[in-house]
Amino acid sequence: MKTHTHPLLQTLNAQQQAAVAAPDGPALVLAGPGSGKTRVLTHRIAWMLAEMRVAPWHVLAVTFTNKAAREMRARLDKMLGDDSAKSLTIGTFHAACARILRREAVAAGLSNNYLIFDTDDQLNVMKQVVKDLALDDKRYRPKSLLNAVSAAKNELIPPTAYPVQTYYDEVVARAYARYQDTLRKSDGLDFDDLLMETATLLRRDDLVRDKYRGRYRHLLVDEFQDTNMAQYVILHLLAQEHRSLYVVADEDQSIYSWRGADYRNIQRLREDFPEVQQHLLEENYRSTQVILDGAQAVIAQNTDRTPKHLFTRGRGGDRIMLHEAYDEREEADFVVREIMTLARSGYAYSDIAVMYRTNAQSRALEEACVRYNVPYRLIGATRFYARKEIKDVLAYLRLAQTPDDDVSFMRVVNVPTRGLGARTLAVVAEAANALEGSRFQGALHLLEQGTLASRATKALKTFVGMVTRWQQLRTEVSVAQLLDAILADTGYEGYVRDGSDDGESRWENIQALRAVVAEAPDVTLPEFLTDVALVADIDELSEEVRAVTFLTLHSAKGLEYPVVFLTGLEEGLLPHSRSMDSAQQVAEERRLLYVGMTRAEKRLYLTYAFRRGWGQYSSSGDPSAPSRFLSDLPDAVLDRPRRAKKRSETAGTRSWGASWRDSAVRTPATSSRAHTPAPAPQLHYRQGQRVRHTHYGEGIVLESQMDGRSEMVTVLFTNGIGAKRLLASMAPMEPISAH
DNA sequence: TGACGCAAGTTTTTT
DNA sequence: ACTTGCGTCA
Repeated sequence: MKTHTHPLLQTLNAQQQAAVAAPDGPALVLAGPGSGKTRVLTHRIAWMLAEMRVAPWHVLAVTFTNKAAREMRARLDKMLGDDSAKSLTIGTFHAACARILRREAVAAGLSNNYLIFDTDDQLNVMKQVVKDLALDDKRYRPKSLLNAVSAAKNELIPPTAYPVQTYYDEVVARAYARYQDTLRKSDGLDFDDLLMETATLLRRDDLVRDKYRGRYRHLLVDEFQDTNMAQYVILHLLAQEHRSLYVVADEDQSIYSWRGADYRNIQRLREDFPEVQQHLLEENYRSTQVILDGAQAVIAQNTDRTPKHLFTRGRGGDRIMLHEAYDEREEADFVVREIMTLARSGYAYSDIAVMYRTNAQSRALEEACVRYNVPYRLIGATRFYARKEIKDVLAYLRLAQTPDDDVSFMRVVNVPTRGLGARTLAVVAEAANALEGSRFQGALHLLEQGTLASRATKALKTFVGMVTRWQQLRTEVSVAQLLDAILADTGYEGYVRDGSDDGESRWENIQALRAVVAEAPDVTLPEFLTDVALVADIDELSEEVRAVTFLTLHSAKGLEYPVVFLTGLEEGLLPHSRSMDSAQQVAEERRLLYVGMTRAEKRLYLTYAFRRGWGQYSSSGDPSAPSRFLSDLPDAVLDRPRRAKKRSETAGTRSWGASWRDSAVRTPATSSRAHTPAPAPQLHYRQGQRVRHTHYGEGIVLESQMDGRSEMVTVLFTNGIGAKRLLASMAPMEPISAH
């Protein structure tokens, strides 16, 4: 039997084989967590090339992140052995659409050098719109207007068709129209536009549609449950003829409905492609039986899902550790101490991940890591391309390409300060409005007229002159050289490097950007700007770090770790208080927990705190109840070290919620003292004290304790250096505050 | 133009 | 509680 198995299928289980070797035509692969869906996807592509005689350039595979795309391409590269992987189109929806629009700019009614506006730019545009329309920015907050606009775009609703039921809708419709206008005047598209414009183009233009149907005859989609309406329409339009649409989905991992993802697309697919072949992947290769049982127990409570029978060969396993902490500090303490124990027993720090619902929760964990000297890395904190200095430099580059980009113009027209204050800029804006043109055009006009005050004229001339020069330069030199010219012209280096360490690190960031540019000497400016906009992070792939990973439940999707800690399992946090209004939202919160639990391979910890310092943004005292989801976990999979195992009442939130009050042993005071021993009198430094170090600058003492006969002090330096453990008697450091 | 003080907003995130 | 953004004042 086995001897007849095709080499490509040999390492796969029966369900995977069936999915990989499925006949041509629409296919829906419903894959549980850890069931090898990425493997199936890559093997399917290899299968199509080898067995179905599909040419690689007819294949389009879409993923949701660049990282996923990169990984898929790398795997295929290895698997195929030749360079046919190079001819495959693998990328995010947005990247694929950006390429199509660039190529079909004329048909789409766009410029082929359009800029992509990120969230930050969008907000700037919308703020301007609110001002232009003289709206009250309290009642109509730019952010919520943008949400409405984004939702409309996801549903392919143009401004003219925006449904108006209430007065608020009416305002949204006006803001939407104006926003779109403003955006296009700057030759910009936002992320949603990339999808919407592509969908409408394919829908409207038969020629273009046929062209891409012919080009991308075989479509594959990862994380299909996260597609939105616009994405579905694109797929539908492209796949209608050849009907080779292969999608992988897991309804139970749908956690992005708040940004337009619609898992009902699975149902739509079944309706639009009634001949669709369905495959299940139910064998889990990741987790132990216990972890899988726990996760299943949680997700089973959701209705409106296809029940799956997930199983694993890994029998048994350690029970899921449940820990009730007194507060967030003690929770973090528990987690980090446990991590140290695990590290001593042979786990690498990189085997361990700590997950939470909100980013704010990372703080206590970081502090604990610093206290115990445990290395960690934080995922998704500040993104490289969102940094001020990077956005500034990118704004110059954008102006070199598109001087009419008002957002970039306003961003850097007076950076570094060159005497162009609010007054002058108001005149420029006025001139632009009169011309019905951009700020840049307005500025040009003013300079021609010579009506400005001489000081303002001089400053404006300098700026306009620079931009004009760059505009010329960009056609002659590489992006790297252009960047150098910009930095020299603006004196940006002197502006950022103000002598502070913060300034140094900002300059380093610019150097990093410079390095990225220099690495690809053939990339043109429009290409570079597109890449930058579509890539979240410069060092997305700094993996293999010897550190514990901290990340939100959302960013954990698709990852796996031998050990996982899920923290803050409390009512109000998970489910989040902002998601408790509707059953649908609570169901999504439950899926979030499910995603988190199923990231774990060997050991899973669930923790919650009796009270959380910043409670409901208000007073620091309200006790929090354990998450309702915890009561769905059967006792058989749980290990509760701090609590008696017997529970007479039926399992439920209530009975656990009272535990701290029941025992009444630990008052807040005793508890916190237990973790911060009163400093012994001979210590030179105290927790919370501000200090100045001759090399590292200013910082704050996180901990100071006697280690043998010497005082070890842990200081968190404020200027990006991070935490250091220092020997008090040796360090060139002084207290600068008394307490 | 820069520093300071007050108010308001705090889920999740890719592209 | 805490950050962040905006407006005012010097």
